[in-house]
Amino acid sequence: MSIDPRVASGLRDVPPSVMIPRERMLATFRETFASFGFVPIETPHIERMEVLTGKGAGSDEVLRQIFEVTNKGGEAGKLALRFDLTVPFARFVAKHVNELGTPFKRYAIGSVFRGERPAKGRFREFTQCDFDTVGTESAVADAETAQVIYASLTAAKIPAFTIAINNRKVLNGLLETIGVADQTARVLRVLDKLAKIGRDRVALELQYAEVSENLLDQFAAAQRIEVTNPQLAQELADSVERLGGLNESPFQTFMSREQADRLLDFVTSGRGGIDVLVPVETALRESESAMKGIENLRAIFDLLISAGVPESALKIDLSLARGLDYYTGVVFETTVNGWEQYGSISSGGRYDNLASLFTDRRLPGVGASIGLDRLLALMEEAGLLKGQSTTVPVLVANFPGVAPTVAFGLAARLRKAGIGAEVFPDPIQIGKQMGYGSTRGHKVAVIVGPDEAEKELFNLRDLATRQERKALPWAELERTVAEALGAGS
RNA sequence: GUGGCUGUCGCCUAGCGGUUAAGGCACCAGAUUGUGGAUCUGGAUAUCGCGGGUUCGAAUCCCGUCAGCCACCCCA
Repeated sequence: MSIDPRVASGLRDVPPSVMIPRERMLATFRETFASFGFVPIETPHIERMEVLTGKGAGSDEVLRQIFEVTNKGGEAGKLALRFDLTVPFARFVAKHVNELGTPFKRYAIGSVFRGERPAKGRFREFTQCDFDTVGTESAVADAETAQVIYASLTAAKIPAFTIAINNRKVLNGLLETIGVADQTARVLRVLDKLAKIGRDRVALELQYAEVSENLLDQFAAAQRIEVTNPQLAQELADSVERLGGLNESPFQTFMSREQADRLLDFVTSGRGGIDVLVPVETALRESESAMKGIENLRAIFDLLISAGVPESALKIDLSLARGLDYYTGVVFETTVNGWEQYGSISSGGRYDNLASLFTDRRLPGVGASIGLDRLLALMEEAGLLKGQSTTVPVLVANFPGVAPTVAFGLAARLRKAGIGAEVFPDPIQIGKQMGYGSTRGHKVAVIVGPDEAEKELFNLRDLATRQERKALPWAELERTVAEALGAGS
């Protein structure tokens, strides 16, 4: 009885057709990060539990998603797999900041693990590509973060994408002005869903407490709240029918309809180019926090434009809030145009104090993370990954009746000249060998039959066009092949 | 973690209570013993995700379980 070869939920194997573009993309990111002066570091996949959960005070969500690891005979609950690269980085910085000095810019690429329910583009093990700058509050570092996102995705040949930018301080100022500053965290969480669930729904959730979906539906129907979205209206009606009636409302009011509307008006009008900040600035003139935020956003835009980042790739989005609590300044979120439902492929922001759990030293920072696996899943679905399953452009045929030393020697010469080459291992029918190369994506085949071998000649076959140049001299092998590859690409 | 939908050869799909589970793509062999992706002919591949139940009889109905997807939650 053989063992079932399947993998556990949310985990997957990566075949060469994905792994090859993935490695290429990874190399591109590394190169880009390094070109901005970010240096690589690595931390363990396994951390002590208290590091990840923040002295047992970790959020319920983190505790729910964390993978505990325990060795046989070891004590349970002491170790866990990292669920992001930021917390280990904070620990790293706290431990090494004195040797490293500030500002310190590092990048880290590696697997992280979350016990989430998998869905499209969501996995339980995925690779994050993080880069952060700690020890400075400069808008230069803020802008550079967005610039690196832009440069990385562009270098990786991602089609049109948009980096949405906001500043938490603007939102905080807005909330103060409206008079709901005491509920910042909750409001931001609800606001973050605007793009996904629409204005009607967000208005409801802003007004009323965190109740179950069904109760919220019931309530909306009972209040005959005007619903402009027909799909939402249908959903609400269905829920009430499903529940067979309405119960007494257990809702707690958080803000008035007027407050919610005002908030949403602001946020929805605050989307677009840098110009959307003008009316916002007027309206929030009283708020010192908002003014700081706006100033920061303007500085970032100026810097990005001066660096040649096109305005079309950037947008201000005051509804962008992010779920995580630790961002305190600018926040970024990047989506591929037309693939917004896939969620963010890169996000990040500024935090006042990264390592406060681990050291008394105050370390402000800014950084972002690119979600490699989600990006690749998206590109695969969009048909943007070339069906290539080889890492070399040249296949050297192993001709029946010719000593294998010939093919072996020629391939070695090609490699020495910097041209990747592979020898077919078995002297089988030459047609089969061509098929192997063709389906795997080799560009050309070098073929030496008995006649050619005798005269030290070779044939060069283009596997895509099936054109073959015959009787070329071995002496010019490297040059001929290099030319053929250069012309083909 | 909650609710819902789905699960049939390697891939996509038909069958939706009744004799050998059908087709396409891919794969293998031959037509074609110095040249592949076309065409033709033939072939192999499925205990219908897994386990249990109902029934004379289950891919088909029910329960459980695993996995995927969707909506929450959260997020890359």
